[in-house]
Amino acid sequence: MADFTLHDILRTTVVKGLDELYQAKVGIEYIQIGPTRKEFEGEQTLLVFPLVRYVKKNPEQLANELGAYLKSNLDFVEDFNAVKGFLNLVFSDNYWHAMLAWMNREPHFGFKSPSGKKVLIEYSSPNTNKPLHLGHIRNILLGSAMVRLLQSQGHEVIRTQIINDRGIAICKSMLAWQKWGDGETPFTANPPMKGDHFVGKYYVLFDQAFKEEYKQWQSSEQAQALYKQSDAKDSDSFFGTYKNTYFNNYSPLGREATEMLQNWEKGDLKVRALWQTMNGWVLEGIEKTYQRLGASFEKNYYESEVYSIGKTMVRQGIEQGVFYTEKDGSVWANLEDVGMDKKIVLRSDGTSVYITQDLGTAHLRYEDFDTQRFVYVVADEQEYHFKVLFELLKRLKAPYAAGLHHLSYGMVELPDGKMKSREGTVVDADDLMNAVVSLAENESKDRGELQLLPEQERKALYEMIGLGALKYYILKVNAKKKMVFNPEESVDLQGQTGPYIQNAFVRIKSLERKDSATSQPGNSKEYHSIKKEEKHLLTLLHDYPSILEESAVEYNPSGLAVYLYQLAKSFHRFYHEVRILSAETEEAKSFRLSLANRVASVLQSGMNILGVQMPDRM
RNA sequence: GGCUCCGUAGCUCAGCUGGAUAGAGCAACUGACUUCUAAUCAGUAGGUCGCAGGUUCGAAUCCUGCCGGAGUCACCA
Repeated sequence: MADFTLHDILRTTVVKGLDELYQAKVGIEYIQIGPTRKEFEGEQTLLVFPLVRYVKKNPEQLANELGAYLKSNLDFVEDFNAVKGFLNLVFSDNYWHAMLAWMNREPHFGFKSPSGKKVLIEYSSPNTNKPLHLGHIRNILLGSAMVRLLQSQGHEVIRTQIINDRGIAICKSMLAWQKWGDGETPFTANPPMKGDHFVGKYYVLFDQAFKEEYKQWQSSEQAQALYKQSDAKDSDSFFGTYKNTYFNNYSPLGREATEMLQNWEKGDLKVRALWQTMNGWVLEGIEKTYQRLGASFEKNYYESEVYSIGKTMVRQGIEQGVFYTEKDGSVWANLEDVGMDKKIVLRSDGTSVYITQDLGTAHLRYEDFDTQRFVYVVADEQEYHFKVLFELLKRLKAPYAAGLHHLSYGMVELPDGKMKSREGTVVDADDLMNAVVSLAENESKDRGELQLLPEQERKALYEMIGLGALKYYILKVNAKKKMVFNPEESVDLQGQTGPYIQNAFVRIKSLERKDSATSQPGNSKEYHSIKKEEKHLLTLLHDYPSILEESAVEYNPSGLAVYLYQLAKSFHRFYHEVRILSAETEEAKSFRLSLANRVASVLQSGMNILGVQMPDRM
């Protein structure tokens, strides 16, 4: 038993047993083994039902005979019991000692050696006209957790983001700043602001001014005439949907913003200079938010640099017959044969659309990093877009076409519905983080021990606890499902939360601090009355490598998050059930400390993958 | 309307490659701190797993239909 591929050993032995006992050739894939339910005695359970059709016996009889075979052929199977078609196996103490020793030997338990594979991941993808919000937080936490999960599987991971730094939105902020900013900067503002919030303020100012302008226009003769010509039910529904048309065709503010965008496209020096400055402010602010969330990137792609690429690919695609040209000059792909619609890839004026840009960026990344595998962390509202994108890349015979994956996550909603910037219900990322950290601080006030720490350490601790709560709250939900974000629950520190898991770790660290002062350790292998709680912990620890693998393969950090909670919960119970430092014997104490140390190590390793830091005390 | 996803306890979520009596947390109620950190633990209560069929020894899990919700189907990004 060099490594603990427990299930493999059991399954091959069952296959051998079926052959020896009954001359039945059964494929190993039919052997099902899982953890034993806690009501029954045993650690692992073999399901006998699927086997009865190969061996003409009733399930219970077969279970008993297989149990006897396993007991005499595997030294670690100490006993068994059969209930209906369930064969419960009891393992010997030697087994548990060997398992603990094995885990102690592994320096990077759960992590795989280098795979030689490269994966590129894109996440976050902010706009430069306003600060990050709750939706970005989910994206960033998922993305950065996936980075570390993929690394745990031995892959080299390249972290990228595409920064949406051009377009009408940033022009709105720029225009508002020009009109009403009076030369103010994030640093001269009173009080000074983070750059992203500063620019966001002007975006909001623009929107307010535009709304006001639109409202006044609605009572004009021109507006009323347009309304009467339409077949809208009432003026509210008409003007509700007419806003964009108004912006493009009638609004003075809209015209100014559009002109600014055109000047930007032409490369007007003054516009470009302002754009550089304001983008710089935003990106500096966003960078601070990233640091707090534990995200970083080694390569940024700027939309302003890539928005027009992809055209070459389209031209080649036309030659390959992937795309066709319409009479007006626009270029399309017809995907109707695979159940999708026709998709435009070049406008009639020859300019790129969103998907053309993505075609180009994919190719650019391939050239930059020579990687075959791309992961896009983008909300599920863009599922169709990525289906189309991947289909197009496949048709263009991109060498990386088979390695594309859209990590599609559900939108974040608030208990009373969606976040709408128009209604001011957007939850700002920085505000949210500040709120959870100050709540952690309040909750910590009563804890006398912490008040003795230097102020700086206390602050760091509140940060770990508050952000730990927030990050875990978001990551414990299955990525692909939409989630309801309840601000009150997100700052809970009890129950299935980040701090609960941190607390298990803290307890272990405290034990270790207290122990280091005392006697030399007993021989843990001489401990011979291993308890149910201890076996449960060992079984959970044993699962860690496969949990990491599964979470990585399924692009689902919540699998890991839920597992870590179970491990912490199991430890808390163990902690209450048995004495550790004052154990019955030195052997028991040594065993338990060693076990606790493994638990701490896995908790820390797993939580770090989720981007949560673990404090030594709390 | 087409396609995709979702529907599990009052709320938020696990479980879904079919397996034993469907699990947690929050909220409610009861109990455990002179004890290794009570940000903890033990317990009570709470369920037609949206509905109806089907496949199977066995279905929350697979298939079909229906009901309810979300997303998407732009010369927006």
